[in-house]
Amino acid sequence: MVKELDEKSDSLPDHVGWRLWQASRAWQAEFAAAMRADGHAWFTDARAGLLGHIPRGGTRQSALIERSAVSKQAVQQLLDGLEAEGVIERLPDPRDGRGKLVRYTRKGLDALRDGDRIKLQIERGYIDRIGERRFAALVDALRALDAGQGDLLETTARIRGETSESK
Amino acid sequence: MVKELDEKSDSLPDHVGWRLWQASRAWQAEFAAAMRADGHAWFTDARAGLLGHIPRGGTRQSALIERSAVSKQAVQQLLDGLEAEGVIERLPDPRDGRGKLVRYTRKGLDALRDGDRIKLQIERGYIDRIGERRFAALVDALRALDAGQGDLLETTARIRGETSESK
DNA sequence: TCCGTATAGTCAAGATACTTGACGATATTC
DNA sequence: GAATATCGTCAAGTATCTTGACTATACGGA
Repeated sequence: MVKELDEKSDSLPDHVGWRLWQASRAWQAEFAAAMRADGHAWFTDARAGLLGHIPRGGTRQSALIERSAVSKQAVQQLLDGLEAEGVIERLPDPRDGRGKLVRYTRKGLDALRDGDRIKLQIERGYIDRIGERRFAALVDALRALDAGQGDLLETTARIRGETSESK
Repeated sequence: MVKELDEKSDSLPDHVGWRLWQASRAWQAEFAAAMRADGHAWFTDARAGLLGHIPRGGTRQSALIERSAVSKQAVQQLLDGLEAEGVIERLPDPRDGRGKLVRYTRKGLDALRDGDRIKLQIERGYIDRIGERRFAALVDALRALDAGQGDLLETTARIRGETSESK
């Protein structure tokens, strides 16, 4: 139980990226645990990442592909899983024979509702921990950061190599 | 190119967790791209997550396992990869015949140095985007959040189910 | 109207990053 | 010394992503 070397003092990271990563992981772990405790056993981080891009009113699968920062095949596989779990369903798009509409099932909407509640609970916990002022500053800074950036999509699209140079 | 439905207006997420996640992903994507551009082709997010827990002076593999929020087998596999890449090396622990010491090779230390530089560049970019004041508030809030929490490890350890109830 | 091309989605195969389970070797404790 | 715990490894399986190849539908002219 005795720490023989005080490695804590030896340059473990403390920069924005690391902090953001830790904070993000902590939030996700807390949220996912609460969701599963609420009976949504199908909930995973990867699925959450995708669901975040599906508005309550539904969307086209192709729109989803544009927004999320992964390949269309990845989106498809995640949707396959969510569909199998009964969280979302896919319908043919009446306006485009090629397209599919993705929308929530009752089960999915229930999960969203629970998610909203949990989200607020976590926020309350954060405010308790760091104070309302700091919390507001945090959100403000994150929003500014997001707005100031061409956002993740461009970056990843660029990295991935412009599927179609629609110049 | 015409947006037929204005889905933007339909409840896409805007809460701390989502913002943190997006910000974290953006940071990592930027960092990883810069690292690879600098010749560290072996660099991946998962490896970065582990390296962040290895102090420059090295550490015991078991200490690494305690700190990182994944299973010991995952840590091992990541170390296997890093060792194969020549980034770290493992030596027997002279003080405990069971243990192994993990430390950086020259190549690893070079990568850390480059990483530090890139990290500062990214920070500079952030400050340009949102201003020094907001940036300071961001870091301050993240630090407070981290300090206020029993941190990620307890949570994940609890979730995973207490390998050994060392009561 | 028909043809070329772009777009939406699917199928298949493989890589990476994890997981749990089982195990051998060394320490520790009594 | 013997029971027990810890450290690391080996093996096998799962989730999440990737690239490549393909089908079906839509669209924009000649």
